[in-house]
Amino acid sequence: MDLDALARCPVFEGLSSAGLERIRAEAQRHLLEGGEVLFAQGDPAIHSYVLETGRMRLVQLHPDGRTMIYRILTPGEFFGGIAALGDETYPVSAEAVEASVVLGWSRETMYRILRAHPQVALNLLRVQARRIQELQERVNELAWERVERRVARAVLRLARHVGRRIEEGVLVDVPLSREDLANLTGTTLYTTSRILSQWEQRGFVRAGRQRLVIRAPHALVEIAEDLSVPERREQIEDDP
Amino acid sequence: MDLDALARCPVFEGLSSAGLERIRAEAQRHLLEGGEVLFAQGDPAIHSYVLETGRMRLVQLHPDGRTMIYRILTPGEFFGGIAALGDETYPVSAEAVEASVVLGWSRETMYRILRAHPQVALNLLRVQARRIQELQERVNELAWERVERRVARAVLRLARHVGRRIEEGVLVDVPLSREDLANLTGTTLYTTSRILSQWEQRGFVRAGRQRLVIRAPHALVEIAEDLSVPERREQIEDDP
DNA sequence: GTGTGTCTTTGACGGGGCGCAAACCGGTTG
DNA sequence: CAACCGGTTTGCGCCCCGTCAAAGACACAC
Repeated sequence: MDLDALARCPVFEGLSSAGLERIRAEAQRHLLEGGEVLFAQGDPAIHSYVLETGRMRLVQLHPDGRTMIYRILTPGEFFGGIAALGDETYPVSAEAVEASVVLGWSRETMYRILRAHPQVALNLLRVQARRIQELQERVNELAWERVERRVARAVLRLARHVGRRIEEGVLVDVPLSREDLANLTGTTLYTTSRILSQWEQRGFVRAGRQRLVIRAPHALVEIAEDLSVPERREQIEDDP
Repeated sequence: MDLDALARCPVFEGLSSAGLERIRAEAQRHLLEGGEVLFAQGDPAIHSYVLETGRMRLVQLHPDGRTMIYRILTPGEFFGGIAALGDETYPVSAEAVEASVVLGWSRETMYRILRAHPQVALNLLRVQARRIQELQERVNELAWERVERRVARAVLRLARHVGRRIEEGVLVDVPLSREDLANLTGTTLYTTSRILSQWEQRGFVRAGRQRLVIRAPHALVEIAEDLSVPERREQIEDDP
């Protein structure tokens, strides 16, 4: 946790510590308070960032007022660069959910780094590839899966990403309202509230105000994946 | 159309023709018949490809038998490389919808090319960035938009991508069943059939068997974007 | 303590769109 | 010509889940 965020960032993996230091020296450090917006959707995409400390989120606003949460960022994560190296405006907004510190590089600096360290370009390609796969998975979910399963998946992802073990189970260590959960899964706060109530009744989670503890991860996994498979029998009869 | 597919591919933009030729020389050429599968989801991702002639599609299968069509490929498009450079298996399958020719490079060759031509790596980053944005747009649509609008969007994208002007309007120049359209938009063939029938009645399109002609693009745009905006009035009253 | 605002819960209602079934093409094969 | 097969259309019923309304719970300020 106290490790250097830059060194942990997969984008800068494989660099000598000297190279890393040079890159760090070129960065601008920004301090953000909780709720502050680092860049807004539609802004000219000039900077790439790495989150050093804190928690941020990337959100996209839909014309009709809906919001989609794309990623929740933890220290060491690279963001903004996808737009900064490609198109000319950010497709998402980046906001701090708590006091945070980011390192930023201008587009020109970033290009210079990429040319000086081909390894960084390859790393970035790999990181982007991973992100594309995640997005494809999400598209698939949204297209074909029921809400409860999508919510279960989102919660499990959160647990993996920002989960923290406590006596009671795994705490999702980021403030997370019902609406946030809805905006992660493409549903409404009413539906997520209902789902969480139900899960709580069954003892799978403990849900408080902006707070979520997973007590029975296996139960959620069972909802998230299709582990019932009751109608295999017929096929056995059909086969021979 | 008869231009060299490799030269048109954004990934290899900015290379000298000598460099291009060297890259072409390292490629393996594959001939595919319609319906043939070049690689299947889950296969170890070894090769990157550029489509030279024909039409292909990238599809992803969902455990419960549903299918999602991710992209329809036209000559000059790069594919497979995102997985080949990142993770170790393809997340999608690539199948030819008609007789096609592809150029392929092994992972090692591709890495060699990337190192020899840093420009290619930058190009690839840009291409991936674009793809990420497209996927984000799609996630947003699936999360918040009604089926008819999603279908309208998909059709307009197809028109832009593989549209061909004919006397009657714009022909979507790829065999496209109702089910395909459903698998592009996350709905069912029944619903897409109903929507197309309705559009046909209103004179927006002419839909045949695996065939679609757009006669009134503006009408579809009106469905795809929200151009009604009837309740602005209130806000004017509220403002002062 | 009381008040206030935000987040959450729950009920009631309605509709969009999915699922199934069955009929209907239109092109291909024999 | 008839038979067939894959794609398409259409009706019908149902149910998930979005929407609205209202009350409840919790945190914080004063």
